[in-house]
Amino acid sequence: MAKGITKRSEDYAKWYTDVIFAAQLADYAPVRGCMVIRPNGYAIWEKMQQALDRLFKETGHMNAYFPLFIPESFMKKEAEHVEGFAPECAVVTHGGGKKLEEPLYVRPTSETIIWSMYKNWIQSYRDLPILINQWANVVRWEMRTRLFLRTTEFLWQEGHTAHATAEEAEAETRQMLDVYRHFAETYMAMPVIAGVKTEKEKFAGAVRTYCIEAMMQDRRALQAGTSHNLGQNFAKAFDVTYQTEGGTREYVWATSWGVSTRLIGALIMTHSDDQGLVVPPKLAPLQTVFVPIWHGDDERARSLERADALTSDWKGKLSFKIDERENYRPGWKFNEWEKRGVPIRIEMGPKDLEKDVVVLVRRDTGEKREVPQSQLLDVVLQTLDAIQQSLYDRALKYREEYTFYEDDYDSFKKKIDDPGGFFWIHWCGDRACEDRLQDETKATIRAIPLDKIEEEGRCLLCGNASHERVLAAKAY
RNA sequence: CGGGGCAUAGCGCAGUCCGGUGAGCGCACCUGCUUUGGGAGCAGGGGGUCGCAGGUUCAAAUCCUGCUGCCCCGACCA
Repeated sequence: MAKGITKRSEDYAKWYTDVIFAAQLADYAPVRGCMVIRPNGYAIWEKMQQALDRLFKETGHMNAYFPLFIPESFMKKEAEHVEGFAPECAVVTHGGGKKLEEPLYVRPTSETIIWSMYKNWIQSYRDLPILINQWANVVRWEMRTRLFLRTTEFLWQEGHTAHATAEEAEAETRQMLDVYRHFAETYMAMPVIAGVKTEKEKFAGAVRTYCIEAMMQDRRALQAGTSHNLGQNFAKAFDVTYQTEGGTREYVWATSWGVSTRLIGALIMTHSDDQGLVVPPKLAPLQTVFVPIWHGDDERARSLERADALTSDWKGKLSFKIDERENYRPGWKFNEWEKRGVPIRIEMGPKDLEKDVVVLVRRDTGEKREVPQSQLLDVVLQTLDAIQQSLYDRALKYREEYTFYEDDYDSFKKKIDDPGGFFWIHWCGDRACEDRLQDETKATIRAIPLDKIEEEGRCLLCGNASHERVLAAKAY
């Protein structure tokens, strides 16, 4: 079974790419570090986009589009920002056969070009807030790439908002983090820890970075989304001020937030198994596949006719497909749809036709059950909900099983390698201890949780006083 | 950028050490027949500038020189 997919227990990294190829989500492109997102993979991204886009609009945002190219001088206006991003940027030096007067950076993120425009759009407190989102591609010249998790070019959305007050900007930052948390948990069935990044880990140019962190099946952490409170840093860099109700001039407060096609990698590594992809029903491009089984032409006609009749009122209620291909046998089809992660498979052969039943198979558990044809739609809809819930529960249980409270550094060093996982540790807040942790264990402080774990303790590294626990893990 | 590996049909590989037999094997693909409840069987068929550029030789996938690309492991990162 599952020919061509390496077992997770043998080689997790190999398993990950095997699943991607088996489900035809993506392919390597002829350009180093770049990937082609194939229709099966892009369909998942589209489902994610639909859900997120709706959530953004419900919270008052509108979509817009800004240029791919950013003048070098813009990149250099915010000191931390340029330091963080310039080394990993692609730069265009020639156009139309001529050397450009000023090099153009291919956007690694759009704060600078967007704030150069906000400067023109904002004069008065009446112009605020500006709540814009952009769906775009960005380029970061990473040294090492992995399909979906880190590619030279990737797709994402980036929200960029402008506010009159610090409080409003902070509220927006937190609101969007919450949107991400909701999306991860409800749609991706992926439990996450929401928290604040340390100074070392925060976004280049931000005052504060919030994030959601998820545990993958190899017990490493994956940052699944970020929301930044940018303070007045970009407003100052681009001289964006507004006139208050009282007539004074103030710098504008900013936020930015984003999730990327990395979420597809997160989805794979949260739910999929040694048989291939597993997609939660809410993000599955195809939720149910119907595989009629027949011997001979008469039976084939009868089978297909019944399948059509049974699904006649399904349109608009769920996405489904009747696999009527003649050139593949049922076993081949079962395997094919399993690899592709379709949540429910319905088998209906001559024996079932006689009894007016079908066999319904769950992708997540492999469980098979006979279902009377008269109840099929109800059972399918219920089962889709049950799968969605059960995937979340399973992922949460797994995370909890590998989440530890750890106060002994030697013990930590052992456990971070085997079995690995999430570690709630005490940390004094000092950068030196954070650096040492990473140097000595490869683990990093992923987040200071929003659901605070307040208790007195001693820093795992230096032994100084600590008042709350932080999340440490090895990360992607 | 450091370390390792690979480049021969769409994919995965053998052949290279030791130059010479008609460039082969599995999967995939095409045609036909039989099949169809967990990756079907038989028969026939198509598909290759052996990564690129030089060199040695009567003769190069194979030997020599140079180049290029990709993958994996580390440091950087969504």
